[in-house]
Amino acid sequence: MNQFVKFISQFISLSNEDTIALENVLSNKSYKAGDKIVQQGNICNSILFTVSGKARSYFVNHEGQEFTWNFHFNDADSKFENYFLVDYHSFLRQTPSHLTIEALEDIEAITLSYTNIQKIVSKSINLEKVASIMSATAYQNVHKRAFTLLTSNAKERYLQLLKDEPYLLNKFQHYLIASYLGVAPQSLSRLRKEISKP
Amino acid sequence: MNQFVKFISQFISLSNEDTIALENVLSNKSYKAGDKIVQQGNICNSILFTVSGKARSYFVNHEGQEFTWNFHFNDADSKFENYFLVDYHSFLRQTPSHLTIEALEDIEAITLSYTNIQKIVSKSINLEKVASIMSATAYQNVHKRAFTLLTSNAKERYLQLLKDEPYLLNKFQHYLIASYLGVAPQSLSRLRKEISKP
DNA sequence: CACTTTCATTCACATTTGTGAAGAAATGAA
DNA sequence: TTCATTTCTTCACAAATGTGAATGAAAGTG
Repeated sequence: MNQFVKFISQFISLSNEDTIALENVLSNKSYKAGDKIVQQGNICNSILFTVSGKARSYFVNHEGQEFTWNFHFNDADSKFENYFLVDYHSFLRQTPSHLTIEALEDIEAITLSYTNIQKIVSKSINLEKVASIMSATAYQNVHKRAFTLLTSNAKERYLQLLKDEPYLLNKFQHYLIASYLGVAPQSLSRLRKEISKP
Repeated sequence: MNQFVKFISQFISLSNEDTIALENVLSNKSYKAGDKIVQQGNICNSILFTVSGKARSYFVNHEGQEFTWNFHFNDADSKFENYFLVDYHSFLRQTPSHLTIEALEDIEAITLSYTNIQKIVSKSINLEKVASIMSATAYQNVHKRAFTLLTSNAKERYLQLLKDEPYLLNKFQHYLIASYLGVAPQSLSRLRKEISKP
């Protein structure tokens, strides 16, 4: 069974017709390490479900600095949002993306385009829940992110990462983690030292 | 005409039936300055549209510190989100609120309950757009908030506020603005001094 | 009006975080 | 393996931000 369909069926019950309708609009896509899967400024017109490989999403400010928004991969540790290669904001509103998503390794993915999701949503009421779950999740995550950034300092943010998603430290380079936390790599290093031996 | 209906009809075209259906489920509610309109930990079960008065939403961390999430008021300067007294996250998912919303002045508001919105949404497809616009807007705002906090320092955040919503400085006390920006009141004061005479 | 309370500002100093440079460690390529 | 490249850590110092106390301005109250 298609991995994406399997994933979705954890959250909503799909009839046979739904499953078939869904599978019919899905296709496979692969990217090479270094490829830009989504480009800042372009409209993100499909949702990609990661099957294998790692990616990261980030934005670049006017000075050219990169800020990691999230990490993308598919394994036992993955959270909902980690599976998807998409700028929700851009996808849902069909506006230019703020994010760039870059393959850190070769990527295998399953793709569902904006036009295709429209088709199946209009046919099958059940599938509306997919979009609803995804946007609710996206909202929840971004809310938590804003909350954390507003209320916590660098050390607290790192401790929260250690608690909530410690596996990221093994999967991704520390300078990417640092930019995810909103600190300089050297500062992250200092925090790690400080915390390891109190 | 009901102010809330008027507001909504800027965004979606309401048939006469829709308008009547909507007006039937709306009611007026007032609060005294200091009242808690939404309480952190409680489920937020209605959307309130501000007619007059000012409020702010904030969360309190484990140490009792307050962080201002947003400001709420209705006048020429108001942005979409400023009109509404609601924790979207709590409202949409019917989960405990992260926010407390407190009346800073006496408040007149129009209320639309969760159960009532369900009723009219099922009757009138058109009104589905209300929820969709509101949640998309909420998402957009929280996204921008997270983005700004991740990528900008205190000075840049203050300059952005000066650019995007300078009227807040006249409407709300500076220590509240400071907590909205995520800085100490003294630091905001220092930034203001620094920026006023370069 | 005088009195009290709240808020904004300022200052000195502490703490946190950033920065550039250097070297150590890890990784990848031949 | 060896060599080159990348990443991580460490350090010294700089810049940004927090903190507590003091002051004065503004607003509210009688």
